[in-house]
Amino acid sequence: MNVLAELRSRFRTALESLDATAGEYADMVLPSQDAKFGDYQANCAMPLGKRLGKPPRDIAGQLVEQLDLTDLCETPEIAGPGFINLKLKEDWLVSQLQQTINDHQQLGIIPTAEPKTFVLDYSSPNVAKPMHVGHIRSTVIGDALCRILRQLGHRVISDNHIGDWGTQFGMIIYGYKHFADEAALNEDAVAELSRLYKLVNQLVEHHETRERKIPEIEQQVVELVARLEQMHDATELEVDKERKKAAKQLKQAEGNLAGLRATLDSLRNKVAAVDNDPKLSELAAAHPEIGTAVLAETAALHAGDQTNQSLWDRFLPACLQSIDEVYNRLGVTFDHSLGESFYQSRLAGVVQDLTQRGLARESDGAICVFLDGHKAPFIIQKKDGAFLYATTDLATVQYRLEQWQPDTIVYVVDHRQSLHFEQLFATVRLWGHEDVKLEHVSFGTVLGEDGRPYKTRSGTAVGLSGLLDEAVQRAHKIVSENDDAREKPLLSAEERLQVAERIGLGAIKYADLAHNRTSDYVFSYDKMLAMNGNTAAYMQYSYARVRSIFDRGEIEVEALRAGGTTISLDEPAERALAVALLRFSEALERVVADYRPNHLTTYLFDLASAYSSFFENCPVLKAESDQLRNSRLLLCDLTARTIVRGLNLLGIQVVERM
RNA sequence: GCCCCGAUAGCUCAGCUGGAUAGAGCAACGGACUUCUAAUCCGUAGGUCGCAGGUUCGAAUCCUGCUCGGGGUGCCA
Repeated sequence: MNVLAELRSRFRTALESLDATAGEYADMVLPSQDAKFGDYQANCAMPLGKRLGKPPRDIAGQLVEQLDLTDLCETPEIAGPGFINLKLKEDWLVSQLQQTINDHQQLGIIPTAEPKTFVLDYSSPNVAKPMHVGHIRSTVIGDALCRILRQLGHRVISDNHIGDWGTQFGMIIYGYKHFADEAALNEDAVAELSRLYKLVNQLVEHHETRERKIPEIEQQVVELVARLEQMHDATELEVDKERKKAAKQLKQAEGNLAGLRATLDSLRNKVAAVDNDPKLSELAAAHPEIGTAVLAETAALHAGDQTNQSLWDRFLPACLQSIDEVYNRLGVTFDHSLGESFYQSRLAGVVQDLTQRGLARESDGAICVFLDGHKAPFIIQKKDGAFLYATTDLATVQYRLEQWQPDTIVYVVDHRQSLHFEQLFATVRLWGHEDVKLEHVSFGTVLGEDGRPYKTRSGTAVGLSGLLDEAVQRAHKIVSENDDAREKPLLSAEERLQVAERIGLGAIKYADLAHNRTSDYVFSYDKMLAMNGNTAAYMQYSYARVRSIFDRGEIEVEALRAGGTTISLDEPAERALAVALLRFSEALERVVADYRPNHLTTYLFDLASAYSSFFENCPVLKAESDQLRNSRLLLCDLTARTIVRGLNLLGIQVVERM
């Protein structure tokens, strides 16, 4: 049962009987901020009173008279300026829980009244380079959204838009042609390809930095220094305001200058690192045009060059397999993995169609879509004829519309690409696709404990598998130490390994999901593996503690569920737990409303807290009577099942003992 | 320059379309283990919600300006 939805629906009826257009205020029924105000509160009397020109408390009174809540709630109370406080009836709570006990499929979750079709685009790694920390958020958030939408009864098509056709592959091809070690390639193709990619990328960067970036910044420094000279003169200004402004600009310019010089230093160090390495500097000298050569290899691939195509055919399976290994470990699956290459044949048609419709035109040799409110155009074909990810994304939208007729396409991609998606969406609209909803579900950067993007000491991105290994290893240490500290250890060596895997992976996923996706978050093993606070480990521990009661008491769960015991909620901790259990649906709806899985983690944490309180205050196996014992066991059972279901919807597994 | 996002307790973060005295966890302090997993629980302390105005019955939340930080910004993805 979605309690909130039910209450809103009852309020809607009452509101409309007061004023035909007042139904919208039903959304102002909310969970109470403070338990002392009851379980839910309605704040609609204030704005409605204002609109009708009547005292809000009178409106509240009329509303309460109109409301039909007798089955659900105690008599509503009017407080303050016109808040209506609602407290759920105990017998209603009991009846709802009672229904949930044998509802294995839905566990009380109400399927949506209006199922929609979603295409979910997430993860989207590049085949050439190993997955790194940056991919984790898209993968984990996307997977959770996929599971939750499905649980609510929506049709979801998950599609991994793999980057298998871009410049990175040109790098691999170039690397293969010039630097390949055939023996290594046969031994471990992915490792060798990754080495080639890194090498070529480094050389390209090297030339790019030396020949373009550094001179550019040097030029900027010169200009800025010149401007600073003039600004010093400006401090003689008479007028206070202007002098203040000039001082501020001076300060900013000085800051900019320092920043530029720091950038310059780091770039020069990078160049020097290659120059000082005899092997690398030799390679760099031998491949002065590597940047354009790589683009040429990419262009040749796109143009159907036989050699490059066959290299692509040869290398791709191994790349995909290594990606799949990560997904298998994470338990993430996709309905489709239609990479960029899949859309190759449609790209020319997309450009042609947009051009013919007069939506795109040539500018400086490139084909561009110019959009209102955007200074920069959306470039769909480069002057050298190559297509871009803008083109592929347009073709992808077209294909998805044809193939699946979705109501919504969701892109789980980091926030740095928001401009791209703004332009993409605007272009899709111009193209005539008005009906489909397009959502960029963006998320922030994963930071290190120093507050800067999470990188290795050498400055490269942290590899994803290493990250998972580290978390699992730390989890194993914690699990072992804890178990060893017991009088009689619970876990076999094998069990410890399995538990560590689930706790470690769960920690990473949960930490990611528990943060509001739009903000950056600081990656910390210690925090994510903590037993206190809003972590996977705490949730898993809560679950294991519930299960231990069933073990200890040798309880047959099926018999218990079929036993027909009436749940009683006399203790405040029991009642609080019951209310928490019934809010599961509500939490899932909130997740879906704005694609924020952290609403579910918050819910689960609140549920686990309510359970802890209950566990502390209400003896279960030693309850005063069999009736009470069974009632509490049922509450335990429902808690355990809700935690499992909730964690599973986040892609996290539980353990029976830890 | 322009555009987007952010700033909440010492630290890491919540805060649902404006609601009652702004909440967690960590760290600090004080309690609770002959007890169903103490990897826990309970309590205390800690905040001019970046700054200044405005909108209104009511603002962390909406509007304007400012400060600071991050990101993006014509042929990478």
